[in-house]
Amino acid sequence: MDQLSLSTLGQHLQSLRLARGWSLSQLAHDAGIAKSNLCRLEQGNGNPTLDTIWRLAVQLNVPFGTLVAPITVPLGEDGVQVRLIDQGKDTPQVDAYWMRCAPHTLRHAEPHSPGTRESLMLISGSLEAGPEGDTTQLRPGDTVTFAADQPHLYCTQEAEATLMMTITYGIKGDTP
Amino acid sequence: MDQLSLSTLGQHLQSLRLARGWSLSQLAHDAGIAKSNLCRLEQGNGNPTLDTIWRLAVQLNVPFGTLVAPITVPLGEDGVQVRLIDQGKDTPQVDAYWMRCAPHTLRHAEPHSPGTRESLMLISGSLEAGPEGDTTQLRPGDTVTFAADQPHLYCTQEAEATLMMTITYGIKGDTP
DNA sequence: GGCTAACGTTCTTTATATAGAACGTTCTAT
DNA sequence: ATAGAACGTTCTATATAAAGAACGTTAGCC
Repeated sequence: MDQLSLSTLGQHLQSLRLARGWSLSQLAHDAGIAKSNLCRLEQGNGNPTLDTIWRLAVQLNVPFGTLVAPITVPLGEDGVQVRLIDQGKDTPQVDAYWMRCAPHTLRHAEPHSPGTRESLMLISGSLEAGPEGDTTQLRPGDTVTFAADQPHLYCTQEAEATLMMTITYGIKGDTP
Repeated sequence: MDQLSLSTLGQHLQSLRLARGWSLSQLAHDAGIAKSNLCRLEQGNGNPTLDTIWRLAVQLNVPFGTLVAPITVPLGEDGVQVRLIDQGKDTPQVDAYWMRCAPHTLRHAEPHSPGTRESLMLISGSLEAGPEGDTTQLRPGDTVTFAADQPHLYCTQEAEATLMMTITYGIKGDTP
């Protein structure tokens, strides 16, 4: 998900419009944009303004990203996708992540600084995770917390896994 | 979701950038756009091009619509903000939320369907939460899981609280 | 045939989003 | 104290997105 493809936007726009049996002129009028503008967009040229995309999305009644989003979900090379949700401002420092592991993934993670702990909440799929040699099998809704200052791993089987994770960093000089 | 609000985009951009500890110049450079452009956007003026939004979304590593959609929904004006992060597709159904409670908030929640459970992970601040009469005091990094098919509450004192939450809905006919 | 209406396209003009330079400010270091 | 670097902001010039008019095409209809 690096490069923006203009043509896919055009294809999406056109297919959504035709699926509703609307003419180009009609949609342009209802959305409040010039039909020359919409024409250009459907042809794959053009770099619409947020306002334009918004009007079209509202008129077509599709969630915003649908017009642009590529069909396939991009994953990292190792089959793991991580997204930072939030960061705490207190001590201890807490980072909150959303994470997805592709099927048949085995990811080894290096130890974090002493005293660091991780907590997982499985949203969907199935996941085995924890310190090496002491892993836990998780099903949707399950949670687990373990010490992350030692080698640990995340492992999926047939199903992909989606989860939320918090990392609580150990305080310097506060190592048990 | 009718009117496009430019200022919310600016606020989202800025909060996402600050959450990562990045400077405006840095983000603009990494995203490949002029910092004057980003400055104007964060100020709430401006109607960015799809290309610009795309570059920012990629750099901030957030799904496309996140920058624009008013994902932060005030639940009443009781000082509680809730944001849907993800939804599971398995059984049991799991919803993942990000949540923020203002200082001096006492929120009573109605029971969910039988067998429903909630798990909380505190990111920052301090929070007391759980079934009424059996609450737990949480500090950053702490987690707690409790039955949510009974009245429960979330309560802050001097500090505001930021947390992640999963709700695991009870399966019909699977009530203990 | 000729007339009308709607379609999608391609012009021209205008508004404005973007890039880059210049600015004042706040640090740090010498 | 002075130089330097980085920050966020505000200029100016240019590229271009958007609007509206004009176009060729097709289809129906008297």
